[in-house]
Amino acid sequence: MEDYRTAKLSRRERQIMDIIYQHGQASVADVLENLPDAPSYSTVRALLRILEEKGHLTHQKDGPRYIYRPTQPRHQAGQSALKQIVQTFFDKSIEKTVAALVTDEEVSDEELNRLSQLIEQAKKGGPPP
Amino acid sequence: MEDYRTAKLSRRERQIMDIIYQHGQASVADVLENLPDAPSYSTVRALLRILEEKGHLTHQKDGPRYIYRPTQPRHQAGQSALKQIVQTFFDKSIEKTVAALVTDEEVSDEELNRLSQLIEQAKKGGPPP
DNA sequence: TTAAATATGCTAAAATTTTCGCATCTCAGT
DNA sequence: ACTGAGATGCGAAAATTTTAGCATATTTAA
Repeated sequence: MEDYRTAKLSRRERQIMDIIYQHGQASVADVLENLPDAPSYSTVRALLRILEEKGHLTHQKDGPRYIYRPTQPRHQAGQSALKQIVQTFFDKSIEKTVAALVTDEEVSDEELNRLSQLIEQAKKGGPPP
Repeated sequence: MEDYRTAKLSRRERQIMDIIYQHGQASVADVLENLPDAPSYSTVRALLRILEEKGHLTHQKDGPRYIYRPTQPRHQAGQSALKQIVQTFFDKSIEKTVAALVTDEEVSDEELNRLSQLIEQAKKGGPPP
């Protein structure tokens, strides 16, 4: 499926998808709590319904309430979203992107070490002859 | 300024901002060419006008036509956008994010080396006693 | 088992977004 | 200077998004 951030989603719809991806899943109340300039309960339900109709969400019953989950797996959606950012702001360069990641944020030494390991692993696993 | 992807921008407005950030600057025609499901010339101009009113863009004359640029610097907008993705899809973990970057894409050995260097540099420059 | 609390289903109005057309201005070449 | 090509300014209709209210169902606690 297409990246939902590129897809034809409205502002509210996207906000809701973000919340649900961040939490993994969410009830109406969860969404409401996290939505900026939160509208009414009814409104959130309407949006969730629409997102479900469009195929971006599914729900299942959890006791008395509905729990919504994304249809597209989180890691996959993350890949797409990341790719888009890399393309838009970092000239499609992974290097520039990583540079931005380790520059701006306060990254601990420990974390930097883990990153080194990560790169090393990629080197080994990466280019097959 | 707030991340324009979080800000109250409509779908079209965001698409246009993305295009302009990707290109650094753009004329109406440039935007039109890159806009998915491109509407009319008039429409694009209207959107650009709105984005300028909202303070996200400025324009300057370049011969007969207007050239639009973002008011927020690219690197800054990139940081914000990236941060949002990290938060939404990668549990705020830079490590997980980098993992996604080097995993999915086909990253050359050369690039991986440059990434290693990058990390090393961050180690040195990072935590001052 | 009844009642209060909490959910959902559905419908429709309000607000915003998206779109385009027409009038006017500017540039380039003749 | 004149004219055709191509840009902009403005305003307003069409379409979509956003919102909320009312009716109904379900759950939980007394």
